Amino acid sequence: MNDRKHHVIKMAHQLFIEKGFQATSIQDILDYSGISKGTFYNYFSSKNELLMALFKKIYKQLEQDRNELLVGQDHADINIFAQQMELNLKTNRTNKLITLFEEVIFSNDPDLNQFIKRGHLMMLRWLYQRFLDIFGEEKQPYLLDAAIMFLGILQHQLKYNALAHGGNTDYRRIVRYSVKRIVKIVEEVAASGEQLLQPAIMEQWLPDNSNSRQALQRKIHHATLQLKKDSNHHVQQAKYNELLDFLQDELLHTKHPRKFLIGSTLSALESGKHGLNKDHLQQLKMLIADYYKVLEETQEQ
Amino acid sequence: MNDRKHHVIKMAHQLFIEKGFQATSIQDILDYSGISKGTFYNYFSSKNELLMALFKKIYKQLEQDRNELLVGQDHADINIFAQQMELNLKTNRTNKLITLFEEVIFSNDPDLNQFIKRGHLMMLRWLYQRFLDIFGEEKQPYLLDAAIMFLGILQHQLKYNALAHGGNTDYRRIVRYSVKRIVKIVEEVAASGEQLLQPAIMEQWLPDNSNSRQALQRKIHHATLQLKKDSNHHVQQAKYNELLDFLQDELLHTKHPRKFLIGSTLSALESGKHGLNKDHLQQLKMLIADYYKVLEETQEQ
DNA sequence: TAAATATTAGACTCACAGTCCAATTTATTC
DNA sequence: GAATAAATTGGACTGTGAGTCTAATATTTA
Repeated sequence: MNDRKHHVIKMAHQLFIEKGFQATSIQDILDYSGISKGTFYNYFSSKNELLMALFKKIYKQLEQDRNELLVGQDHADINIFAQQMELNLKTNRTNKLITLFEEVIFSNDPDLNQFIKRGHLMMLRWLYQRFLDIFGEEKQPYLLDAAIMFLGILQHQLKYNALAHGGNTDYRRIVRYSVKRIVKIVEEVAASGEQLLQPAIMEQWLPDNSNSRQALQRKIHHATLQLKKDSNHHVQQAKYNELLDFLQDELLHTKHPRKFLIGSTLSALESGKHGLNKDHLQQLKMLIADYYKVLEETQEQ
Repeated sequence: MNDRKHHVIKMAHQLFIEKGFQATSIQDILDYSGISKGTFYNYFSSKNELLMALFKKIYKQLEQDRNELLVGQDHADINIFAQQMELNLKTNRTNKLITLFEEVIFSNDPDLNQFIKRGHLMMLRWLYQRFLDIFGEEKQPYLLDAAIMFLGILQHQLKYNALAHGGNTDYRRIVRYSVKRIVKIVEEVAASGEQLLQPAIMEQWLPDNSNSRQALQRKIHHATLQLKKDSNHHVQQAKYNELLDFLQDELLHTKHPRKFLIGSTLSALESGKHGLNKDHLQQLKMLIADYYKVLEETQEQ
């Protein structure tokens, strides 16, 4: 995507924040970003498409920031999760995302509707997977329901708290409150055994695309965890852990992971007699190769 | 409101259900309902205003049906509440209300926005008051939060269950599920003492208008309850209860309560030596007078 | 430098909301 | 039942904004 196009998106975003999406005409965008109508329609086939490009851009950033919070942290730590949610809300606020979303929550444009639905589902899946990290596999059957309820509680509380407190809503407080509730709900619902939706349905909603960037990141994370376990009580455990941490950090939280560093780290892990489990290490290497492939494909666009 | 106007609303509603609100042009409505543009703008100042009239009509009906479910029932019975919620959802479905709402959840028309916001708040207040009936005064500080969370859980579960099951979503099941959750949540949140919003804030949101029809209905209900308590162990308790039940039914659940019946019932209650508490009876009579005033005002429109 | 490509400005079409008004129909009053 | 008042009609007219198209101009690439 070229610079000019980016610039248009940026300017349009400013206008959307100022006067709302619907109230901003294409002419406004042309004037404000200094391009001609012809160029605009060369970039985007409609205002809706511009909006989608904007959403994509913001969410890409959000996903990255959100993952950074997980670096070297315990994925099961619910406080990290709470921080991620807060980040989410902050992004929403600074970008006026909620309002923008609401303005187009139902439009006549099937593409846009599809896009938004997909966005919601991706959020839901992310929540579900984080809940798996946090509550563990044994709660799995209840975690899609829980993700749905969590979203409902959080969003409704946000809405009415914003109504009560205006711009200075205490996000932190609302997130903590909602998290506490959902913890109890998961407990309770697991005890009662009631379920509304089976998590498996998500694969129908979002065809898994098991080689997606996200999926690979998860797999790499788990492979690393496995290797760390393998090295337990090993004489060089500390060294291995350090190497593995570095590997993960460089891979998952850098825009352009440096291949040579990854390569040398991997050889370091392979060296040493009585080293790590060969199969597991091999698996990790293959995942990393796949990950590179995906990265390159994404970069091309 | 004249018949013709009603007819237009009805035809427009059909069009909205078929092709959606936004996709229906005013010209469509004119053609379909066989009136001229001039007349349309004589009735409504815009398509939005027509929509508001439609919402009002539907909700008036809903409120009535909803109240009928309470006739002679224990207000604290949570099953009645569940039935009311189911009714709510059924109305939503047959009228495609949810979709209609979503289409205009954020518009450029401040009037419409205001109207919708008010609708949401009225729903919330109703829920809160029902929760007061059900969970009792001692849980009061947590019941606004609970109403918000209940709405969030229910609406989100509905949304994703509809996605999973299409048109044949089992409303009953989802309502029961959500009700069970909220019961536990209220328990838990009361135990922990955590509160986000104080119920008092609702008076800022919806200036109370303490003589509104709804408010009076509640007061009458409570006054009747009080009188029933007074007559406890009284020799004629059964007769008094019957009279009071009749009074309430005729007053609150009939379109045009028959004054002479109310009058004679009241005298019957007043007669009998060692009768009911005079003050409480007097209070009820005044409430009934107020109620009549409001009814007449409403009728005029 | 020539050819390919991107960009421009603005005229044009189309659809729809909303205004206005003179002519006609329908309802009300005496 | 005639006179008056009120409601309704139909269509012309204005305005706005989306989206198309094109000939002219500028920029990039080979």
